[in-house]
Amino acid sequence: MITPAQFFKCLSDETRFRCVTLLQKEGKLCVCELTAALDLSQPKISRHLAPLRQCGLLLDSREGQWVYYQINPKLPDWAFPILENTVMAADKSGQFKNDLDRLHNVQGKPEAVVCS
Amino acid sequence: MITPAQFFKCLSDETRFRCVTLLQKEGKLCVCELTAALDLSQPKISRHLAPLRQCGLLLDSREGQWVYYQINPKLPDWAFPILENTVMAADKSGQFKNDLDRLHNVQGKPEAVVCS
DNA sequence: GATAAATATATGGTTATGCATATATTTATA
DNA sequence: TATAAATATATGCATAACCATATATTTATC
Repeated sequence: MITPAQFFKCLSDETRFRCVTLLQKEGKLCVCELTAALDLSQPKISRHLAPLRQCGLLLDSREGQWVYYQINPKLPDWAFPILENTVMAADKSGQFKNDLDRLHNVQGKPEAVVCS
Repeated sequence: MITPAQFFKCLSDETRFRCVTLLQKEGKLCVCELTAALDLSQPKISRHLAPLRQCGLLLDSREGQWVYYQINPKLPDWAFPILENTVMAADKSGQFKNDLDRLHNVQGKPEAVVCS
């Protein structure tokens, strides 16, 4: 079971913070969507997703050639209100806008030319 | 102004997490009270308080030979609900009990034999 | 074979920690 | 009141562990 300090460590890196808040807001995204939204290299995104998955903060599920990530719905109870406040924090601090814009511009889902 | 990721980094270390949650719960504590409550070395506590002070998460104020720390009341708005949820997280995850016990056992404030 | 994702490896940078020491303040004593 | 001792806190330095990142490569799926 994840401890609060471990949980906060997940959010303590800019890249991981952006991934988690985007996932909290959007529900389910594949790696290539995250890569496009954050405008970062694929290995970098993958690297950061791995520990989030390993500590149980995120779940992954493969659909064909895509691997989707989402917030683990079985997190401890205390985690969810923090995640909700975190999304608000990201909104208020203006950290979301660009990521969401990039995400929605390439929208049409992976089927569109998101990941090339 | 502190960013969300910086803020979470402050809470990502066990020692800092315990300091911050204790301060959020108790209001104002001097270094020797924190040292007694967490049962850790004084330099270790001081070392962790320093970055919390420098990034503006904590305020310090000297009173005689004691230096008191408290949560900075001028944090950005988004920070406070997170701190409140954080205290609840600490409660639910059972991380508080021992620290509070030790704190209150030596209570009587620094004037008592807290720091020898 | 092309695309999506993960991993191996190397590297530079940060972080935590212990121990010793410095500084500030208070208390005790002559 | 000057001096010495004790207490509270902060910091310099050394070391070890960890972390973020880049590039190259591998694995999986279609």
